Amino acid sequence: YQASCSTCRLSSLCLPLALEGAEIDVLDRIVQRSKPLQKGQHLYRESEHFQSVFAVRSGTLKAYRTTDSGREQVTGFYFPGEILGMDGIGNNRHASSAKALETAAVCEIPFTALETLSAKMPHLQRHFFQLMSREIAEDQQLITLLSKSSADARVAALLVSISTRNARRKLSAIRFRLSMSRVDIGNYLGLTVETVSRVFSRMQKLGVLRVENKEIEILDRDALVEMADA
Amino acid sequence: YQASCSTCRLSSLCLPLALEGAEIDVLDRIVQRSKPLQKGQHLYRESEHFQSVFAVRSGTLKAYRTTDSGREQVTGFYFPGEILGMDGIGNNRHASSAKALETAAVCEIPFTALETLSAKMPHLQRHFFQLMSREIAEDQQLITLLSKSSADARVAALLVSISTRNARRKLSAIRFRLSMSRVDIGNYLGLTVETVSRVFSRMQKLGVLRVENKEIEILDRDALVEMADA
DNA sequence: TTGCCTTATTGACGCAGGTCAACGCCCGCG
DNA sequence: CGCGGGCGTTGACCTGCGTCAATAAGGCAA
Repeated sequence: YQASCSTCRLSSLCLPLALEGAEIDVLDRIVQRSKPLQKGQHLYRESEHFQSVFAVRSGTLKAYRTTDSGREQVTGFYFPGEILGMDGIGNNRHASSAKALETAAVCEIPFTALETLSAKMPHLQRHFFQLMSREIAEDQQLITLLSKSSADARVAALLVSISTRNARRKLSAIRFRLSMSRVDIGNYLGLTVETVSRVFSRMQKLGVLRVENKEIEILDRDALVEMADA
Repeated sequence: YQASCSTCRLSSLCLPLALEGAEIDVLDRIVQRSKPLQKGQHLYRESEHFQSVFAVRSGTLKAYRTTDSGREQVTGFYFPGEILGMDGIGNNRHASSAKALETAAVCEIPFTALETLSAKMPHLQRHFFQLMSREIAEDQQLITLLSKSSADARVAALLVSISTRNARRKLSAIRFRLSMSRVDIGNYLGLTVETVSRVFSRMQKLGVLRVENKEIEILDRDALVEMADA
């Protein structure tokens, strides 16, 4: 496993971002690095007792909730350096389930310890407030997308988002492998699998993308950004 | 205006919820009570410098963002006792605009002061984390709604939500006045005005609602809850 | 490798809700 | 108190995406 936050190459994206040397070591002491999750394995389940938030170390996870009528709704995808589980703080119960889309490693951050530390370390408190706020802002972005945009715009927006997040991690912004299935993509975007598939085909025909199964190559990022807005 | 948090009849819903006597007084000292907003007036605008979060004292506000293509998207309605503006913490800029739907009074809570206080008062820190977390969970609820539900389900869900929030404030859960226009409702729910209007008519015909302009009477709450899910 | 099962693609068709248009009704202003 | 302009309702028509169905293409097990 990863030995510590200070040697983690994701530290510039993750919780330690706002901290300096000595502070990182203190944070480090409360972080638990557990064994990797296998594809399909759950990190936590909706309505379970909430205890910790998690940072993704490697792999991808999806968060989803189940409606009263039993439908599943994917609420987000989480990549290395991103934090998930914050929706459980509100009433000490996870508001969603989290499942690994491929083999994934996470750091567990016990929340009460994080609270205690936050009270002592203003930078940490500030940073965690910011992380939560950004999650709100991103959800609002998704709400805007789901509310009116066309199927093309939704898919384009997701691809741009993944591309941007890859760039943050110094990975290619134009060539990547989708870790989620078409079903998950459709579910997340409020579309059927068939529509997602058709959009991919159409974009390929237009020369905006090259799609080969889960491998995506963005040929015209500007066009994609353009489509994402409309 | 309202003299203090400790005499405010909304204190059991609002920020002071988690605090006890002496602590409330400390909080009270940083809260600013400004003059009421007129209908249509902005509390803050998207991309303005973020400084404070706000608690609604009376009236209703809507939050909305403007897409790159200039479309407006309503992201939430805020009733007395509720907190808005938390989406601005993430990068010190408001991520949405807030506008009064009718004459409204708000309490301003300067965020840096709130942070300082939070570090000293664990209950306050905890409570604010919870408030933000709940906002995330609610946004996810809306995402789920927008992703797949029928027009009927969306409208039903909004009415149930308003009804529930009214009950929290000891107001009638079955009879109330909609402070927002049909346009705002449609925009929030990702529907056109026409569709919203048709849904109201249909529900009235079914005997679930009585609609008279902005006045709503819920005749069959169970049916409404049922519709909201499907 | 072979075979099976899950995932993805493509086509034909239908429908919920969007669009366009006409009209009625509040409500605020002079 | 009457008039005008937004707001809401209703109807007729249209369209983008969902649905259903058939086929292809991966990928994992043995």
